Amino acid sequence: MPELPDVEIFTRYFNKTSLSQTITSVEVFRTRILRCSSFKALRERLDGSRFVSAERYGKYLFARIGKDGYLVFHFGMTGSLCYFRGKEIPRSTRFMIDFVHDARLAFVDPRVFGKVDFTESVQDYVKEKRLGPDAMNVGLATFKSIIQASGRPIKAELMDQKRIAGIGNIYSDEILFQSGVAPTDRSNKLDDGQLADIYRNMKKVLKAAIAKHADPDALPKKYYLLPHRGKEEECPRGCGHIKRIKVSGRTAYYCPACQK
DNA sequence: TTTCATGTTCAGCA
DNA sequence: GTGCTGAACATGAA
Repeated sequence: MPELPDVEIFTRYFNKTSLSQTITSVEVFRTRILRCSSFKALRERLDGSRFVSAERYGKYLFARIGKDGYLVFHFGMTGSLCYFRGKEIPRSTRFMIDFVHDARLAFVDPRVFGKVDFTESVQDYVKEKRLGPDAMNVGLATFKSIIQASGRPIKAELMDQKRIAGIGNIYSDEILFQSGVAPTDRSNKLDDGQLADIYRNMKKVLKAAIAKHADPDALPKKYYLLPHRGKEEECPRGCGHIKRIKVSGRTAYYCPACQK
């Protein structure tokens, strides 16, 4: 799941459920997901403190701890959050925060590719990870100059977090489908009109996905590729069948007829 | 049983 | 430095 729209939903969920409650303890069930060096230090930061807000950058969620620093979540391939009360801990919980009044926030991640980290500053963290501008905030001129600077396939470029942050395999397919651009097209060969189309559709697709609670299958089947992705079905535009290829190591779905 | 998967990172190579 | 490929990570679904 976790591309920009999913993480946006998690962030809203976090803000709705997990702010302003005193943290009573922190548990790690799989140390592999901890990226920061010291769990002890992290626990000391969290214990007795509260979250005051959460924000998203790319595929990362930053939860502000009191006045001091952020707990950072990256959801890997299968990460999610689950706020609940009581003793029944969700299956595949890897990290958990206990609040007062029996409330808990579980970081659930079957495949354990997710990460939990700590940082003093979102800006520094973004810099350290060398993330590009967030896909929902980047301006057209910046977007164009980033994409034009590379000769890689446009799909690889869109998915590269160091160029534009937030887009993954699923949504890059949809953005390119909406734009009528083949995933293998070289970034620096795209003309201004195509770049503007991709930019506009990037915003449109991400916004639509967020509105649908980051459920790709909930997007209208008539206009979107994603509900048909994974099955070699007819293109929703009726111009042929959807094809599956590899682009820079990832499976790409596209319609050869309408994505030139 | 085998294959594949929404992500990241790194080694090896041209 | 660029950019590609494949592997590794760990688990579950088809």
